[in-house]
Amino acid sequence: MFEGRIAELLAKEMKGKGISKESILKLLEKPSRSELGDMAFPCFILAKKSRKNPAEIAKELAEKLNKKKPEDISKINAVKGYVNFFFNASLIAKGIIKRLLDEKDEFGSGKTGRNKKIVIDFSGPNIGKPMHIGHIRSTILGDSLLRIFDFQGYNVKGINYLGDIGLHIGKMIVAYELWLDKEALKDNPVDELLRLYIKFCDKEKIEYNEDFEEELQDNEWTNKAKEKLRLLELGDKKTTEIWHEIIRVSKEGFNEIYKILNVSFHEITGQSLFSEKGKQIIAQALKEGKAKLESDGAVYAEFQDLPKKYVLRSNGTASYITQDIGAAVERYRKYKFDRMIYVTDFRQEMHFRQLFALLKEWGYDFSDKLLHIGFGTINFGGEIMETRKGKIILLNDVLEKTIVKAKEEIKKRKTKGNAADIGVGAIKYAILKNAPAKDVNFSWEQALNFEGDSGPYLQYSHARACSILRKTDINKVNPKADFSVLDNPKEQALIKILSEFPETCKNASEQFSPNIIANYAYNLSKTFNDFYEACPVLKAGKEKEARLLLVAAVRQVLKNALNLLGIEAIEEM
RNA sequence: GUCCCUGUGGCGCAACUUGGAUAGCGCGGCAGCCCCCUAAGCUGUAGGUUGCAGGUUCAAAUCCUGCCAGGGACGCCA
Repeated sequence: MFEGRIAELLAKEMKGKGISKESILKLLEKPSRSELGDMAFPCFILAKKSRKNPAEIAKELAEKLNKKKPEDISKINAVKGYVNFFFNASLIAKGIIKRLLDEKDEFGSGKTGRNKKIVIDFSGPNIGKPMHIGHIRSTILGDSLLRIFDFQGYNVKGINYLGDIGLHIGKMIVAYELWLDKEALKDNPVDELLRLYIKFCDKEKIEYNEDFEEELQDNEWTNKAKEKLRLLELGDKKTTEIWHEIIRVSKEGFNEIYKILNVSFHEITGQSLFSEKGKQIIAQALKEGKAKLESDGAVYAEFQDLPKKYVLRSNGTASYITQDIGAAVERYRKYKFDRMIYVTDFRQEMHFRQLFALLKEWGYDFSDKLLHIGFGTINFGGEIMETRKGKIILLNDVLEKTIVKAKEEIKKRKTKGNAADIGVGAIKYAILKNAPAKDVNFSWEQALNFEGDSGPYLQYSHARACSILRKTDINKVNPKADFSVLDNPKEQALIKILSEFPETCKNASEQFSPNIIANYAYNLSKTFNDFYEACPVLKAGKEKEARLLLVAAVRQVLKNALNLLGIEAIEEM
């Protein structure tokens, strides 16, 4: 809002010098340090045009502008070729506080998504296998994106697309029939399924892999699994029953984790549901000559600049992409979305590029609305050995360990607070603060450190704001308090960062980057901690009312930001 | 080989979309602060030729080209 007015001021002043308001707007920037001002106009480009020293130009401009500055700009000065503008912080504070009191939980929200629908496909664990640390990124990232788009006014639909079919299911069924311990399944279903799975892998003499299956040729055990899978596709009654049982037990395990993580979906479906639809679409494409037939009966698609992709096996069974084709078409029919985002590991990028290209070539124009957000790997360094199952880090173990640590911290500090909220907050923040494309280096030391740049630090800041507000009756404070008494740099910094929240939310949605919100929340917390360290609130004199309102504003904005990250805003800890 | 991603103090990150002033922050190290709204906090200090080399520009961590390093994809696996 200020940019436009400042650009206008400058444009008026420099009339006839061949520089438009629009180009000024583009040049305006935020100074690198807040002491320099709130907005800056670099004069270097003018220096070139008029062949004058930029410092001189800036000085002249500042002098002239100072004479006609409006009341919401408190100071204009020139430094090293920049014209720096200082906003009237008390007016900004007044505006922000008013908006905050009006909008509350809605403060920071936007309207860019009005009348638009967005579908987000995330989490997607494999039936029969436990969720491991790698799944958490899709789950947490997808959930946060959902919240961020919701905040921008989009109609959002979260879909959990379960891996309920494939070779791993065949393996699971074989193991289930041979070695199931019914008691163990009752007591600890997730562990029992994992035990069965690992036992099967031992027989096959391959290593357990949480994401995909090695298809061994002529391996006795692999063949047994393939046979089960075939029986399942034929609709064999007993096999189907076991399959359903495995799905039921697995889902229960997932639901426990989703409950702890506070993540929910609008739709939960299995891949198996879309095999038939996918096959129909492929048959149609074949008929139209858009898909090609291999001599052995396999079907594939070819592209200009991508490797060819098999979409149907020679034995006629569906593969991963067959189901993805079916699912995409079905979802578009069902939701008529403006955008659909797949949140998966970046290693699937080629798969999605092929999927999107293929749909487009086959005449499904909605493929332009599809987007793959690929995120980096979570690395464990040398810490893999610490878990009880060897090479896998189970999500359950991570959550458990972090929550235990949170309990210890609470005990040590003799404070209150929900250990689960703190532990989960720590994990979520540790993952979300990284830009999606980056790998995350997981270390227990860092995950369990609740100090500094961490989830609990944000929660603590929120709790401190709540604590101050608890000791007074904020409703009795006049919202039109005199903000001009807030002249401390720490106060001004706080006002400024509060005012940046709406823009930050919009940015995060445009860039599909929850880490932008995470960074903002951290900076806000840091600024707030600096502030209350330097400025007493309850014991303040004439500043008390204005400071209390600032604290209330921090509480609200931090709460809203944490909500976008899916992190609980704790009131006392 | 082709394509994709990443490279910023010992470690973990930010700033790159939209080029701008002295490259911010956390952990760890060292030195401090609980008479005082919660010490999960705060202050000070040491630590950097932003992987390398060119180019564009008044100005490059940011844009372009090439190279180097790490990771990944290129299955009738998912």
